[in-house]
Amino acid sequence: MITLLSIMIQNINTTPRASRPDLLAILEDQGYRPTNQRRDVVSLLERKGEGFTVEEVSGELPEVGRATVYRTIKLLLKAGVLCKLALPDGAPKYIMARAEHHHHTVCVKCGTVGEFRDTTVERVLRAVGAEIPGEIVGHRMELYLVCLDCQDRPEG
Amino acid sequence: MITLLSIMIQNINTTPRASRPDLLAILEDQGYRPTNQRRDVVSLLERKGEGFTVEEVSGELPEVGRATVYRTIKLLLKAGVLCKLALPDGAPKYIMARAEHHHHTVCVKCGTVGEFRDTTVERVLRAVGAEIPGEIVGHRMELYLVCLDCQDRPEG
DNA sequence: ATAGATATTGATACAAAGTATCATTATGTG
DNA sequence: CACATAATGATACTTTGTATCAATATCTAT
Repeated sequence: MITLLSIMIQNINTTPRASRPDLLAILEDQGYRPTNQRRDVVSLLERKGEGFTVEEVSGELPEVGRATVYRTIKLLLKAGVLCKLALPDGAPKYIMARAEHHHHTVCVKCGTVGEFRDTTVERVLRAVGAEIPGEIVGHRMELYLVCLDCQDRPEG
Repeated sequence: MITLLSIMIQNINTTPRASRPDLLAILEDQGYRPTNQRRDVVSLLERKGEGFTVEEVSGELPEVGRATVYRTIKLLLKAGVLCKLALPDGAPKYIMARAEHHHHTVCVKCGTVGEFRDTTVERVLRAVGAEIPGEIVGHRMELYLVCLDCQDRPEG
């Protein structure tokens, strides 16, 4: 009954990507000026392996104004080098994007973000999109789970 | 944390029910008292065909306190008779749940919410979940599109 | 029906995640 | 260097809720 071919999952719950992009260069390519504040923000993000919130980043960069941190992260989102995802209650979380199209897992206990890629998911999304009136312009998908660490450490 | 988990699980396993649900009775079955305020809120929601925001509902019910509207909608979410979904920017929107497990489409121009159901999506999600370390407890998925009406009425 | 227990309400304050304003400062260009 | 423009930061404001808590409504047992 279940005839799933080519399930392919990569880098589950692993974060370090081989080649980090030069985020500041990406911003410059889009015509934005390389300011010290942007340097500070992207430098911090480039070292972040895990998901993060803007307030967290802002707290770690007291020398950069809160609004500027939000602004810089918004630019990176638009540039597609950051992903914004949502916890079950809708609380936002950010993580560096990978090159390939992928989706995220979020542990509902500890908030750790992982990623997975499944070509079948993409094919199904395209197939469903073809059945639906209107032009699909995007989608959102997150899997919520209890990670192995949190299973080992029951009851919080 | 625990509350989040509860909301989410209810959203996943939407309870099948009659086409015209008596929301107040559902709340009573769960041990909640049938107050006039709850009557007002569910009565309004039962007449809502489209997606809505809580502030919108609250605005239409000036005789019910804002906090109570939020509280009632939260109860309905937990009961699984409402779905909470997110626009591309994360802005929340609510809509009455259908009996079957389904997902939503949102027009990025006019905000109109639609729904679709595709068993392949469910199978893929289960299959992917089986490959991922940790116990899947829920997911979120929304398709963003430009609806036919908004395509006909290009650029505003 | 009444008393007492418990649930619910509403006003208010507060919180989290941003955005708008705008005077000041930094950056790029000729 | 001068000037135009972009960016910043402080602040206020917005949205989407949640926490508090005294007052009120509802339920239960007599």
